[in-house]
Amino acid sequence: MVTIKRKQSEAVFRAIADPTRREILGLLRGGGRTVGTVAANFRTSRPAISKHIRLLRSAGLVTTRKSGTARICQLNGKPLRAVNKWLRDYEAFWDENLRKLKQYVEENP
Amino acid sequence: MVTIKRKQSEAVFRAIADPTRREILGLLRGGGRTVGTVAANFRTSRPAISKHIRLLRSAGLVTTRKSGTARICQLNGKPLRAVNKWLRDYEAFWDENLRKLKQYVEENP
DNA sequence: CTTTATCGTAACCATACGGTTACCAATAAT
DNA sequence: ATTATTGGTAACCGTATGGTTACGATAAAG
Repeated sequence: MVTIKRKQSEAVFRAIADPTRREILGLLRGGGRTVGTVAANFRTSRPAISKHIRLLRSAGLVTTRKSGTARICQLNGKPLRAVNKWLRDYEAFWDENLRKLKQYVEENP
Repeated sequence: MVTIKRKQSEAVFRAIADPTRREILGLLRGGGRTVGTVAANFRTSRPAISKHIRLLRSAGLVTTRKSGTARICQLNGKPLRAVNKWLRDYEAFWDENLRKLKQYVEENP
Protein backbone atom coordinates (compact mmCIF):
# COMPACT_ATOMS: atom_id res chain seq x y z
CA MET A 1 0.00 0.00 0.00
CA VAL A 2 2.83 2.34 0.81
CA THR A 3 4.32 1.39 -2.53
CA ILE A 4 1.09 2.20 -4.30
CA LYS A 5 0.88 5.56 -2.60
CA ARG A 6 4.45 6.32 -3.49
CA LYS A 7 3.77 5.48 -7.11
CA GLN A 8 0.70 7.68 -7.05
CA SER A 9 2.59 10.64 -5.69
CA GLU A 10 5.32 9.93 -8.18
CA ALA A 11 2.76 10.18 -10.99
CA VAL A 12 1.44 13.45 -9.60
CA PHE A 13 4.83 15.14 -9.58
CA ARG A 14 5.38 14.05 -13.14
CA ALA A 15 1.89 15.09 -14.18
CA ILE A 16 2.25 18.67 -12.99
CA ALA A 17 5.70 19.02 -14.54
CA ASP A 18 4.21 19.77 -17.94
CA PRO A 19 2.91 23.33 -18.50
CA THR A 20 0.11 22.21 -20.79
CA ARG A 21 -1.18 19.82 -18.14
CA ARG A 22 -1.01 22.52 -15.49
CA GLU A 23 -3.01 24.74 -17.79
CA ILE A 24 -5.60 22.00 -18.24
CA LEU A 25 -5.91 21.70 -14.48
CA GLY A 26 -6.31 25.45 -14.32
CA LEU A 27 -9.17 25.33 -16.80
CA LEU A 28 -10.89 22.57 -14.87
CA ARG A 29 -10.81 24.69 -11.73
CA GLY A 30 -13.61 26.57 -13.45
CA GLY A 31 -15.76 23.44 -13.48
CA GLY A 32 -16.17 20.33 -15.60
CA ARG A 33 -15.54 20.59 -19.31
CA THR A 34 -15.63 18.26 -22.26
CA VAL A 35 -12.40 17.09 -23.84
CA GLY A 36 -13.16 19.14 -26.93
CA THR A 37 -13.77 22.29 -24.93
CA VAL A 38 -10.50 21.80 -23.12
CA ALA A 39 -8.66 21.18 -26.38
CA ALA A 40 -10.14 24.34 -27.90
CA ASN A 41 -7.98 26.34 -25.50
CA PHE A 42 -4.78 25.09 -27.05
CA ARG A 43 -3.05 25.20 -30.38
CA THR A 44 -2.08 21.58 -30.17
CA SER A 45 -4.28 18.87 -31.63
CA ARG A 46 -7.12 17.22 -29.78
CA PRO A 47 -5.36 13.82 -29.61
CA ALA A 48 -2.41 15.47 -27.89
CA ILE A 49 -4.74 16.96 -25.28
CA SER A 50 -6.49 13.63 -25.00
CA LYS A 51 -3.19 12.01 -24.11
CA HIS A 52 -2.50 14.67 -21.51
CA ILE A 53 -5.90 14.05 -19.98
CA ARG A 54 -5.26 10.32 -19.93
CA LEU A 55 -2.05 10.95 -18.00
CA LEU A 56 -3.81 13.32 -15.60
CA ARG A 57 -6.44 10.66 -15.10
CA SER A 58 -3.87 8.00 -14.32
CA ALA A 59 -2.37 10.38 -11.77
CA GLY A 60 -5.83 10.74 -10.23
CA LEU A 61 -6.00 14.47 -10.89
CA VAL A 62 -8.86 14.26 -13.33
CA THR A 63 -11.97 12.12 -13.43
CA THR A 64 -14.26 11.70 -16.40
CA ARG A 65 -17.87 10.76 -16.96
CA LYS A 66 -19.67 10.18 -20.17
CA SER A 67 -22.57 12.32 -21.30
CA GLY A 68 -23.77 11.29 -24.71
CA THR A 69 -20.85 11.31 -27.09
CA ALA A 70 -19.13 13.86 -24.93
CA ARG A 71 -16.82 13.07 -22.05
CA ILE A 72 -16.77 15.53 -19.22
CA CYS A 73 -13.56 16.06 -17.31
CA GLN A 74 -13.57 17.02 -13.67
CA LEU A 75 -10.73 18.24 -11.50
CA ASN A 76 -9.79 16.16 -8.48
CA GLY A 77 -7.35 18.04 -6.33
CA LYS A 78 -6.80 15.45 -3.62
CA PRO A 79 -3.63 13.91 -5.06
CA LEU A 80 -2.07 17.38 -4.88
CA ARG A 81 -1.98 16.91 -1.14
CA ALA A 82 1.12 14.78 -1.69
CA VAL A 83 2.87 17.72 -3.31
CA ASN A 84 1.73 20.03 -0.55
CA LYS A 85 2.96 17.60 2.07
CA TRP A 86 6.31 17.35 0.34
CA LEU A 87 6.58 21.13 0.11
CA ARG A 88 6.03 21.64 3.81
CA ASP A 89 9.45 20.14 4.55
CA TYR A 90 11.01 22.94 2.52
CA GLU A 91 9.00 25.83 3.85
CA ALA A 92 11.76 26.78 6.24
CA PHE A 93 14.11 27.09 3.29
CA TRP A 94 12.20 29.84 1.55
CA ASP A 95 10.46 31.56 4.44
CA GLU A 96 13.15 33.60 6.13
CA ASN A 97 11.05 34.28 9.20
CA LEU A 98 10.20 30.64 9.66
CA ARG A 99 13.84 29.69 9.22
CA LYS A 100 14.91 32.15 11.89
CA LEU A 101 12.19 31.06 14.27
CA LYS A 102 13.23 27.45 13.83
CA GLN A 103 16.83 28.38 14.45
CA TYR A 104 15.88 30.29 17.57
CA VAL A 105 13.86 27.40 18.96
CA GLU A 106 16.67 24.96 18.28
CA GLU A 107 19.26 27.18 19.89
CA ASN A 108 17.20 27.99 23.00
CA PRO A 109 16.03 24.80 24.69
CA MET B 1 11.03 39.88 -16.61
CA VAL B 2 7.76 38.07 -16.32
CA THR B 3 9.01 35.72 -19.02
CA ILE B 4 12.17 35.02 -17.09
CA LYS B 5 10.22 34.27 -13.93
CA ARG B 6 7.89 32.01 -15.84
CA LYS B 7 10.83 30.12 -17.29
CA GLN B 8 12.35 29.81 -13.85
CA SER B 9 9.19 28.39 -12.35
CA GLU B 10 8.90 26.12 -15.35
CA ALA B 11 12.37 24.77 -14.60
CA VAL B 12 11.46 24.22 -10.98
CA PHE B 13 8.42 22.10 -11.80
CA ARG B 14 10.57 20.04 -14.15
CA ALA B 15 13.35 19.74 -11.61
CA ILE B 16 11.19 18.33 -8.84
CA ALA B 17 9.49 15.89 -11.18
CA ASP B 18 12.36 13.45 -10.91
CA PRO B 19 12.47 11.27 -7.76
CA THR B 20 16.26 11.20 -7.67
CA ARG B 21 16.40 14.97 -7.70
CA ARG B 22 13.81 15.21 -4.94
CA GLU B 23 15.93 12.83 -2.93
CA ILE B 24 18.98 15.00 -3.53
CA LEU B 25 17.08 18.02 -2.26
CA GLY B 26 16.04 15.97 0.75
CA LEU B 27 19.65 15.17 1.53
CA LEU B 28 20.65 18.80 1.23
CA ARG B 29 18.03 19.76 3.78
CA GLY B 30 20.49 18.26 6.24
CA GLY B 31 23.11 20.81 5.25
CA GLY B 32 25.70 21.33 2.55
CA ARG B 33 27.37 18.27 1.08
CA THR B 34 29.95 17.59 -1.55
CA VAL B 35 28.92 16.13 -4.87
CA GLY B 36 30.67 12.88 -4.00
CA THR B 37 28.88 12.59 -0.67
CA VAL B 38 25.55 13.14 -2.37
CA ALA B 39 26.37 10.58 -5.03
CA ALA B 40 27.32 8.02 -2.39
CA ASN B 41 23.66 7.84 -1.42
CA PHE B 42 22.64 6.47 -4.79
CA ARG B 43 23.34 3.44 -6.88
CA THR B 44 23.70 5.51 -10.01
CA SER B 45 27.06 6.78 -11.11
CA ARG B 46 28.56 10.04 -9.96
CA PRO B 47 28.32 11.68 -13.41
CA ALA B 48 24.60 10.97 -13.42
CA ILE B 49 24.23 12.69 -10.06
CA SER B 50 26.43 15.49 -11.29
CA LYS B 51 24.04 16.06 -14.16
CA HIS B 52 21.08 16.11 -11.79
CA ILE B 53 22.85 18.68 -9.66
CA ARG B 54 23.58 20.77 -12.72
CA LEU B 55 19.88 20.78 -13.55
CA LEU B 56 18.95 21.64 -9.96
CA ARG B 57 21.45 24.46 -10.12
CA SER B 58 19.96 25.82 -13.33
CA ALA B 59 16.57 25.74 -11.64
CA GLY B 60 18.05 27.74 -8.78
CA LEU B 61 17.34 25.05 -6.21
CA VAL B 62 20.97 24.33 -5.46
CA THR B 63 24.00 26.56 -5.18
CA THR B 64 27.58 25.37 -5.10
CA ARG B 65 30.85 26.72 -3.81
CA LYS B 66 34.30 25.31 -4.24
CA SER B 67 36.39 24.12 -1.33
CA GLY B 68 39.64 22.70 -2.55
CA THR B 69 38.92 20.02 -5.09
CA ALA B 70 35.55 19.45 -3.53
CA ARG B 71 32.39 21.27 -4.50
CA ILE B 72 29.86 21.81 -1.79
CA CYS B 73 26.18 21.84 -2.69
CA GLN B 74 23.71 23.91 -0.75
CA LEU B 75 19.95 23.83 -0.86
CA ASN B 76 18.13 26.98 -1.90
CA GLY B 77 14.44 26.62 -1.27
CA LYS B 78 13.29 29.99 -2.56
CA PRO B 79 12.31 28.85 -6.06
CA LEU B 80 9.92 26.39 -4.42
CA ARG B 81 7.77 29.36 -3.54
CA ALA B 82 6.53 29.24 -7.12
CA VAL B 83 5.25 25.72 -6.60
CA ASN B 84 3.69 26.70 -3.31
CA LYS B 85 2.01 29.68 -4.90
CA TRP B 86 0.65 27.48 -7.67
CA LEU B 87 -0.63 24.94 -5.18
CA ARG B 88 -2.61 27.52 -3.21
CA ASP B 89 -5.06 27.83 -6.09
CA TYR B 90 -5.91 24.17 -5.67
CA GLU B 91 -6.15 24.04 -1.92
CA ALA B 92 -9.92 24.30 -2.06
CA PHE B 93 -9.98 21.20 -4.23
CA TRP B 94 -8.45 18.91 -1.66
CA ASP B 95 -9.46 20.56 1.58
CA GLU B 96 -13.11 19.70 2.01
CA ASN B 97 -13.66 22.25 4.77
CA LEU B 98 -12.12 25.04 2.77
CA ARG B 99 -14.19 24.08 -0.25
CA LYS B 100 -17.38 24.21 1.76
CA LEU B 101 -16.48 27.50 3.37
CA LYS B 102 -15.79 28.98 -0.04
CA GLN B 103 -19.09 27.69 -1.32
CA TYR B 104 -20.90 29.18 1.67
CA VAL B 105 -19.31 32.55 1.18
CA GLU B 106 -20.15 32.56 -2.51
CA GLU B 107 -23.74 31.56 -1.92
CA ASN B 108 -24.37 34.08 0.86
CA PRO B 109 -23.50 37.57 -0.28
C1' DC C 1 57.32 17.03 -9.42
C1' DT C 2 54.45 13.18 -9.22
C1' DT C 3 50.49 11.12 -7.45
C1' DT C 4 45.84 11.09 -5.61
C1' DA C 5 41.20 12.80 -4.93
C1' DT C 6 37.30 15.27 -6.60
C1' DC C 7 34.50 16.66 -10.09
C1' DG C 8 32.75 18.37 -14.69
C1' DT C 9 31.85 17.18 -19.38
C1' DA C 10 31.80 14.89 -23.83
C1' DA C 11 30.16 11.03 -26.48
C1' DC C 12 27.12 7.65 -26.80
C1' DC C 13 22.83 4.74 -25.96
C1' DA C 14 18.05 3.18 -24.82
C1' DT C 15 13.85 4.83 -23.58
C1' DA C 16 10.25 8.23 -22.52
C1' DC C 17 7.81 12.22 -24.00
C1' DG C 18 4.99 15.28 -26.65
C1' DG C 19 3.36 15.98 -30.97
C1' DT C 20 1.23 14.66 -35.48
C1' DT C 21 -2.05 12.11 -38.87
C1' DA C 22 -5.16 8.44 -39.76
C1' DC C 23 -8.59 5.60 -38.29
C1' DC C 24 -12.39 3.58 -35.52
C1' DA C 25 -16.26 3.33 -32.06
C1' DA C 26 -20.25 5.27 -30.09
C1' DT C 27 -23.98 8.34 -29.61
C1' DA C 28 -26.97 12.16 -31.50
C1' DA C 29 -29.26 14.33 -35.15
C1' DT C 30 -31.57 14.26 -39.73
C1' DA D 1 -30.71 4.35 -42.36
C1' DT D 2 -27.55 7.84 -43.02
C1' DT D 3 -24.78 11.52 -41.46
C1' DA D 4 -22.46 14.42 -38.03
C1' DT D 5 -20.28 15.01 -33.56
C1' DT D 6 -17.20 13.58 -30.08
C1' DG D 7 -13.27 11.48 -28.56
C1' DG D 8 -10.14 7.43 -27.83
C1' DT D 9 -6.14 5.02 -29.75
C1' DA D 10 -2.61 3.20 -32.86
C1' DA D 11 1.45 4.18 -35.60
C1' DC D 12 4.93 7.04 -36.35
C1' DC D 13 8.48 10.87 -35.62
C1' DG D 14 11.90 14.16 -33.64
C1' DT D 15 13.74 15.48 -29.35
C1' DA D 16 14.51 15.31 -24.39
C1' DT D 17 15.82 12.58 -20.59
C1' DG D 18 18.55 9.73 -17.65
C1' DG D 19 22.00 6.57 -17.67
C1' DT D 20 26.75 4.79 -18.83
C1' DT D 21 32.04 4.95 -19.78
C1' DA D 22 36.09 7.59 -20.85
C1' DC D 23 38.70 11.49 -20.31
C1' DG D 24 40.47 15.92 -18.68
C1' DA D 25 41.02 19.77 -15.32
C1' DT D 26 42.26 21.28 -10.83
C1' DA D 27 43.70 21.34 -6.15
C1' DA D 28 45.71 18.73 -2.25
C1' DA D 29 49.09 15.41 -0.60
C1' DG D 30 53.41 12.78 -0.96
